[in-house]
Amino acid sequence: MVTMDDVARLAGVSKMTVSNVVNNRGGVSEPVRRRVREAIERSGYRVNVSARTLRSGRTGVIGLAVPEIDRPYFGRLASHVIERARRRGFHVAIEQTGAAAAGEIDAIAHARTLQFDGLILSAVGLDGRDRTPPEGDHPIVMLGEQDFGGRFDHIAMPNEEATAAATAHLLDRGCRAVAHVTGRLDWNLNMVNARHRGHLGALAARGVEADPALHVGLDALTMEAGRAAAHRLAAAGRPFDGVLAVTDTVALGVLRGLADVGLRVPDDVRVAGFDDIAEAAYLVPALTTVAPDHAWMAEKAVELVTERIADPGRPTARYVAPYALVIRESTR
Amino acid sequence: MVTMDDVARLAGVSKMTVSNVVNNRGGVSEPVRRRVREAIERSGYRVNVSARTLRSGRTGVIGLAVPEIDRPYFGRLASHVIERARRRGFHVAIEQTGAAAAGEIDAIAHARTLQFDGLILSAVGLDGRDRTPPEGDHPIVMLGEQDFGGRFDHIAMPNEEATAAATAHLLDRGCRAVAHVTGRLDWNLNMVNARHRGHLGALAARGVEADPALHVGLDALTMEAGRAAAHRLAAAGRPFDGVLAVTDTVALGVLRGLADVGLRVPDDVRVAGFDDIAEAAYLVPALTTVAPDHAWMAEKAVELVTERIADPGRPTARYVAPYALVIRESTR
DNA sequence: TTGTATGCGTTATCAT
DNA sequence: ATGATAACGCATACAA
Repeated sequence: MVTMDDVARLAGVSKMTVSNVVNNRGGVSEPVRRRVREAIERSGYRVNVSARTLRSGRTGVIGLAVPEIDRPYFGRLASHVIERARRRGFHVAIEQTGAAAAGEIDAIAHARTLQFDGLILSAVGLDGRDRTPPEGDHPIVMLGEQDFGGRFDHIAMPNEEATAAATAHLLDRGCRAVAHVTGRLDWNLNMVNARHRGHLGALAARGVEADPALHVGLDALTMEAGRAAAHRLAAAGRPFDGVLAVTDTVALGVLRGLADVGLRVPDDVRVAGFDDIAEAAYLVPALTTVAPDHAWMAEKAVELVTERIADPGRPTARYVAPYALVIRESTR
Repeated sequence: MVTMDDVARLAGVSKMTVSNVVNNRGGVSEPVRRRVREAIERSGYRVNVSARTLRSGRTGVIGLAVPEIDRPYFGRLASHVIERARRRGFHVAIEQTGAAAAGEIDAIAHARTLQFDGLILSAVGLDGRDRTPPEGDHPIVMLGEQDFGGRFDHIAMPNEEATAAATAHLLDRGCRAVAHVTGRLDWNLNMVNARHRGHLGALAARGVEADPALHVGLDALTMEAGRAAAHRLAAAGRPFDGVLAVTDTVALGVLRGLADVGLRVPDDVRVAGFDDIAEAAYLVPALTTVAPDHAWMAEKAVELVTERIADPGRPTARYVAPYALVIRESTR
């Protein structure tokens, strides 16, 4: 392995000068700088990141912990985070938490062990109440769903407001009986509860009574569960003419399930989702959905985490992501 | 920061004994071991990975370079690789290459700079001909598409064979004019070429003449391009009753595009794809597709890279992933 | 079984 | 502007 010492010898300078050149620091004359650059080139020298980290205490790595990287929503988010972090000179290491509090606690521990400079945690298991994150001084930015009562920097989703907008839109389109296909409320998952509140609020605002029979609490927020929910709704016999799905992934399953039982969208039933995954625009019918600004969220998360790395004592900040309701065929 | 020295002082032993306990080495009496464990617990000590790495020369990190993490196919692959690597005690750092040779060369350089113990590279830009990977002794496993003539460990896709099977299936279903919606052949992208060969081969085997007008070379393998291709095919006036799409993502766009122009699937046109992305089974109509065994590929890739890390001199290996043709509604 | 000395490659500090 | 020296925290080799 080629070290700074080798380069220094080759260039006829001290290794400190090599270090200064490598890190683009001042105090090196132009001819010497050029000589060192040449020596680096010739020798094929590369900095040893471990040694640098050991000395400086910084790894230049930000952790990104998501439930599962192969869900479209998180893949998109990760892609943006990687890109934004790169612009600021940080590398991103991805952790999968498996959508469980235990996995999220692991991710936090991991972030310390592997000396990530900071961690962006898309938490769905931990919260500010019964399952709280472990104490620690590591820079953590919470992303998305849960609420932590100001203990962390937090980029929140406009869950309640945006869901209300989606439900209001369904009512505008003439729906009278809107089913809500979502997670089970007893999960105490903030995202599920907040979106449900938004749904109920929109109904109440129009004087529509919520029918408990049209509330479907899924065991998992998957395509398969969405499909089964549609089957169940159809089998129950209670008439419905709209479905609000808690995520696009669930909505995709619902669309499929409605097709299974011969219900046409939007003619018989209108459907809306949440997330605006890339596929939403290409489904048949194309899916109406809430589109949070993913790029904005990623940018803000990286900004917050880098700021906290630079100044750990900063007061925590909280932002709510902007969103748009994208109206497509499924609610025409 | 708590170091081994602190723990040693707390437990009343030397730091070497602490090191032995931390690394589960023998030669430590049970009482001492317990005392050290307690001291670690109380002090909140964590090993400093950089220091360990600096000594041992191993980071315990495998790089995974993919074109874009937010494509369903690569998200799924990454998820598997992360899981398999974890089982072997490795951490995975994800790089995005942007589907370009330059990005792939960067990823290789990055892997050296960041001292990944090995790299799994899902190459689409580099190949064994005009754009070759830079020389270097770093353990690299090539995954997927390109062909490198035995210079690297390689997990290949059954591109030609599986595509031939898909085309044969379309013919079996009664298709007489099967369009191939794929990338441009002048990309010289092995994946595109191999799949096209497979398609032509299957036609030839049945004595069907290939109609050049039914070959659509896209500028990008995206949903939007697939949609546009369907529009173009319909507008061209040349009758067709089958579409073989080079990937499921393109197929998704084709399905959408056919719907746009009022063609029904499978009644008017049958459609098949390649990859078996998670959404394929839930589309309306559900998509017939080639399903390579992703878990197997991930497992094999991690196995190969860890073996090469352990024994850099090993001869290179090449495997072809198993696959299945999953028949769904789009070709019923 | 336990302890001591040394070096991994880099950067901060201080000196020249 | 450049160089010498001392850490950073850990693990190897060897001594006790």
